[in-house]
Amino acid sequence: MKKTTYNKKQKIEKLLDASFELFTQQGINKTSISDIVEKAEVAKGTFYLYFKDKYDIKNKLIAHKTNQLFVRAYEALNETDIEMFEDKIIFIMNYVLDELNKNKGLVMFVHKDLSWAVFRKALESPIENSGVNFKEVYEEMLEKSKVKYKDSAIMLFLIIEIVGACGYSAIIYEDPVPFEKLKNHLENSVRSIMKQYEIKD
Amino acid sequence: MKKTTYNKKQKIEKLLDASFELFTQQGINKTSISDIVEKAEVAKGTFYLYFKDKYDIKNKLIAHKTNQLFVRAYEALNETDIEMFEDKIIFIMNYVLDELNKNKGLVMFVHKDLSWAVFRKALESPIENSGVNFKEVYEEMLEKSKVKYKDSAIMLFLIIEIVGACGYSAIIYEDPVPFEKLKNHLENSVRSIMKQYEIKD
Amino acid sequence: MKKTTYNKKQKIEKLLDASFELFTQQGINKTSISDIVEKAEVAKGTFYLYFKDKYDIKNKLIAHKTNQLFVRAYEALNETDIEMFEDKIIFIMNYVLDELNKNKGLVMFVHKDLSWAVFRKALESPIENSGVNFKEVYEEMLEKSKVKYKDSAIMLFLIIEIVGACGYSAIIYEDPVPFEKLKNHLENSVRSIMKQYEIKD
Amino acid sequence: MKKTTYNKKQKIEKLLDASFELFTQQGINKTSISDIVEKAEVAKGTFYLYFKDKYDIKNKLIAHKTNQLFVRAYEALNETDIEMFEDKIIFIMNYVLDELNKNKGLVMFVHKDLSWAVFRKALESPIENSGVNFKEVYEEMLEKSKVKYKDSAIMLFLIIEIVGACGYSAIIYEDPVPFEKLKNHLENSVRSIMKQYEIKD
DNA sequence: TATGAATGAGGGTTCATTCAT
DNA sequence: CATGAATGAACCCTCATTCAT
Repeated sequence: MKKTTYNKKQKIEKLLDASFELFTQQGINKTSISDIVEKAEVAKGTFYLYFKDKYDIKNKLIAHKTNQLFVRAYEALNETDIEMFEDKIIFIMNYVLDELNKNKGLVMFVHKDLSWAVFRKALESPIENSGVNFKEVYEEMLEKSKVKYKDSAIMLFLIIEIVGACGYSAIIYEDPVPFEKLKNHLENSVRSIMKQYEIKD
Repeated sequence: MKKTTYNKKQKIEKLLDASFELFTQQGINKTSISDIVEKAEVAKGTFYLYFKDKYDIKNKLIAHKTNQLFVRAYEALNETDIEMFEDKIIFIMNYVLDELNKNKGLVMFVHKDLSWAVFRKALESPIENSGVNFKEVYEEMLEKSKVKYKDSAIMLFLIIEIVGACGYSAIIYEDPVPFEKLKNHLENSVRSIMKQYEIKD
Repeated sequence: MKKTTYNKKQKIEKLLDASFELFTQQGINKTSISDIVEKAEVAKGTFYLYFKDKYDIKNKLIAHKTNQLFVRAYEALNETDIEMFEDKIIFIMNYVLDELNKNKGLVMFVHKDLSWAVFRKALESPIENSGVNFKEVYEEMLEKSKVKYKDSAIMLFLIIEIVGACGYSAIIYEDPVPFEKLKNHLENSVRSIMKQYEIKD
Repeated sequence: MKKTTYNKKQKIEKLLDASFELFTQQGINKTSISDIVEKAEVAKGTFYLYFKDKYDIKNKLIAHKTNQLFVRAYEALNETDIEMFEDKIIFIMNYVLDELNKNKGLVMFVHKDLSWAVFRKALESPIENSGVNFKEVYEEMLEKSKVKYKDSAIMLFLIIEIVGACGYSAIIYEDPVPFEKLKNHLENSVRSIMKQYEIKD
């Protein structure tokens, strides 16, 4: 790789890292572009070379971070010998919740974007340095499953929303239920939701 | 009531109304205090007599509007002869969803505050010109119910989160499922969640 | 007048004065709003209380300054006992040219606006603290004149353009003819132009 | 010609063309060097190899374009059999006005540089790929003329200024007189100005 | 010669907040 | 209580210019 190209990539990386840190620490509203470039140690103009504005870099980060999270969850899943589709979903749910719980900044950041609307795009965008994205992974898991499900997209949506929304509350506020207890409640609720979508022959 | 006190109340009212309209129309980030006082037709300084800042007035509005919404739902419920607790919850859910669907600005506004954390405070605060609040109403309904529920607070939390989060997505984006269809899915999911919390003797 | 109103007027006045000085000294392109408010000794925000941008204040200054100039010329004319319309025009022309020659900054400033397009608006706008504007004055002079003119508006246009354009060149560059000599040439040319528009009965 | 030299010429040409197009389309103030190099498809640094700044390229363009215009007018004149000096001047005037009217961008661009000061330099600079310039052409025409003129430089100055200034107003604003009508008025005025400078023996 | 990534000063503009009236 | 003119810090963003390649 040419040296200039390398430098360029490095600047972008630095900007992404600095933004992420600031967004998770102090929120996007209170983070100015001046803050970002100062932390990234690049000139102000450089920011505008690669990003349109604060929200542009935010979206890129969201896509990046969420996809990364799900891929890591999927990789961890592959290390296990879980076979049932329902159990796989619960595993992923717990993995993601644990990761978020370890990194509260990340929770604050993806917060209300850990919801379907923005999320979907992230999930459908190809994961860096790999040919897959979570959507495909999900569909592949469905195919392999012995138990079949109707309206599987809506089912996923319901799961993501309830897990995302409740997870946020428990992780950030420990209210109305502490994190570890929430996981049990969510597991039961998610299983009961999934049950409804099973196709019985 | 003294005339000055009356005037004072009127100014506050005007500020609240103007804020609400602007917040729902253009979002809180893009609404300035100048915008608010201009629309409310009061002087800039007057704003600071009654509110600390934009976020202060926002919180007061959230509490006000959400409580109002649930009280209206409850009043509507009383006009019916629904007896079962589960059916009552579904009724309220549908009522609230319909109201939000009619007023998308309101959805945008309460958006991610239609979640437990902020919401709880709203629900516990007494409703203007009435002695009740939604929390009490909920507990009263529980007491009257023949079917008993364990962990009823957590159950309510799960319901509110899933309804709030999914409702938002369906109302604003019609994605991944249009509003009317979502209601069926949610009804089934909520019922199945509630089933788990039933105490069987 | 209330004290606040007085203060307000004073700030506007200061901004106008500072702008004029800077525009004439260093040109409008090289004058920033920062420069203006610094010279006017007001806060930056104050500028935006009264003007939209640099060009807004420029237009207001042009209208103000040009009208002022013509009114002074007209007042000077009234001190004389010149009777003929043609002689009056020449008098005004010479008066304006002399004034511009005394104040080269003003010439630079009104420069390319000392032309019909922008000028017309200035001439038609009422002069501060007086009921008249130059357009009316011109028409009144025409009416009183024994000699009548056809296409008098176009005639005025031709005169203003030739005087403005040539005056600029002579005053700023002394080229191709020094100022005092130019006046003779212009006088002859203007008279010959006017002759063509005389209505002979 | 060496290949590098050829490339160089081509880059300069491209920069000039791009600048001209942008200046006439959106004005010089709103045109940035980034715009120019992007349109010219050369690198930013390349601009600075050949031009000092925006105003440098502007001046070169003005000289180029105006001279070109007058040369084309002169060439057209030579296609006719007009003999009288006065008629020749009127012919050139009309030719230039028509050209400008066809290309309003050009009018905006040369605008107030279609006046003596800047213009003179353009007229005196040799026309590319030809040994002549307009100044020489004018003097040659004078010599051949039967009618002789005093102060011929000043006379030319007056003509250029009145035609340039009035032409601008009529072409851009159609005010106070539409283009075609203006030409008649200008013709009469220019002829009457010229009459004064005739030397009668 | 030619490049174009990087710079950072400085432009315009907004707006929460104050305070004399 | 109520006002609204004034503030000025802080924002976003542009762009002429440089310089290592």
